[in-house]
Amino acid sequence: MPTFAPVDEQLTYLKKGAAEIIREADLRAKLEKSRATGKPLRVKLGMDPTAPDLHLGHTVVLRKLKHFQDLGHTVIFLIGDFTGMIGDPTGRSATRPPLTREQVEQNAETYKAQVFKILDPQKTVIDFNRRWMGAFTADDFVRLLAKYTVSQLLEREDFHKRFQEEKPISMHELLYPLVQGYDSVALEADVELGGTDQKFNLLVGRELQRAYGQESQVVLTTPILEGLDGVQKMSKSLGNAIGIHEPPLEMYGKLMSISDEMMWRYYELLTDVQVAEIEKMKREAHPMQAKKDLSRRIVADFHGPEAATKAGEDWAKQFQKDEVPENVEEVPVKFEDVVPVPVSDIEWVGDRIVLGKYQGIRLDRLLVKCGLAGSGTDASRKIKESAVRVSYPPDTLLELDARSILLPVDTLPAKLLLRVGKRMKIAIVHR
RNA sequence: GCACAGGUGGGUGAGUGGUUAAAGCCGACAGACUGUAAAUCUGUUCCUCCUAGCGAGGUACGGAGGUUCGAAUCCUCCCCUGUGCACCA
Repeated sequence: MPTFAPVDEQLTYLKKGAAEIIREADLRAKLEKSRATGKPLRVKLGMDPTAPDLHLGHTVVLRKLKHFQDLGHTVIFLIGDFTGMIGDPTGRSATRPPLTREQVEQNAETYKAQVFKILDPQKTVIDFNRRWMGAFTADDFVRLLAKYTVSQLLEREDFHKRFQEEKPISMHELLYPLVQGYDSVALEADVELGGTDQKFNLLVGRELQRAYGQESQVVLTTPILEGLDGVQKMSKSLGNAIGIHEPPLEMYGKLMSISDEMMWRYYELLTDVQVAEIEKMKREAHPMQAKKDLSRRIVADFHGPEAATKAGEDWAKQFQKDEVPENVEEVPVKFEDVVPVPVSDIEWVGDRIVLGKYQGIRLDRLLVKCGLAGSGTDASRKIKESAVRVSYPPDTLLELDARSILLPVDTLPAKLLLRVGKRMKIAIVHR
């Protein structure tokens, strides 16, 4: 029979970084019961399989799940392959295309790989809600729907707001909370985790469990992490996210770009640094140093300590000293994609190019090929703004005429370091 | 089904026949300044082409047609959203 830590100890651990616990007394009771009987709690976290690319925002709640796991409870990671068809109402409510079975399976695999960066694979139960929802009959559905009322659903702020503003609400969106709630019934969850934005859905689980004659689950919400802009929630579609798969330097750089204010929130939600210690740093540490420390810690979580240290060094080079870090992404570019004249018009003497009056290659096209500009027009605009610098690595800075489009390159392959602001890429122009 | 109100660039939101790629704001990008940032100031913000110019073309205001020398702006049809009615039958 497994032994659990004293209830108070568990509670303290679990409360750290939680936004809200509904209700704390219930959680205490459940913990006490589990300790007395030696039965671990069943803790559920559901995730939509539509966006399998996890970012740091997702890790906040995963870390909390991990805490339960650390305490010896049963952790169920539920992949909402059925609910994924619905798409959680977001207010923007772009209807999501239904996923195919292959996509779901593929996403599930991606999920596992990412989630296990935080959770212990040995101790984690993975489940899919299609397991029971797929077997649902129309009768079952009617029975489920009968257990909830329209006005109950409209209590949800998002629905309520849209209803008030006379914006569309599709029927299937109303189903989402019910299905998610039913998952808790099917899994007999003791606790369900989620972001604060999930509060309503999580509470529906409580109601439905009661309606199906079960004890209501405890709901524990975690704060929603703001993204790089410090205002809106971190989300890939808003472009303010840090993905957990991003390369170390990129991750580090993005973390460094958050505001000082946000930094403390990240400390709180993304590291295991104790609250007291954070307070101390706020008072004593130089914000710059504190932020570097934060970035290093987080990068280390996903890439290991060495990579993190390296990223720190590279970052300092690139952003503080305006130097070039060691591993800049290199992009091979075909010469013929960036010449100003038809390839057939070019004369070659070995690897040297004889271009006649067309000396060089097109910088605007090069920028597009390297992903430093969105379009040709965009690229030439950037050049005109003199936001672009070009050099032959490692150190020769090529002085560009403010509006020069042509780069004098006469030997291939040519390695060119391109910079637009702080972003840089190395283009390797080859035949 | 009928009636009414709406559908504008990444987001808001002006514009109601003609100096217009479409005000303002936000966002985004770049420059200056800094401790990376934030704040502030400045510039940019549809695409293509080149001779790179305050150049030339092409697309764009839900969709398709039409009226007009000229339409985001007027007309017709269609699509989408919301609201009201559809009670006694």
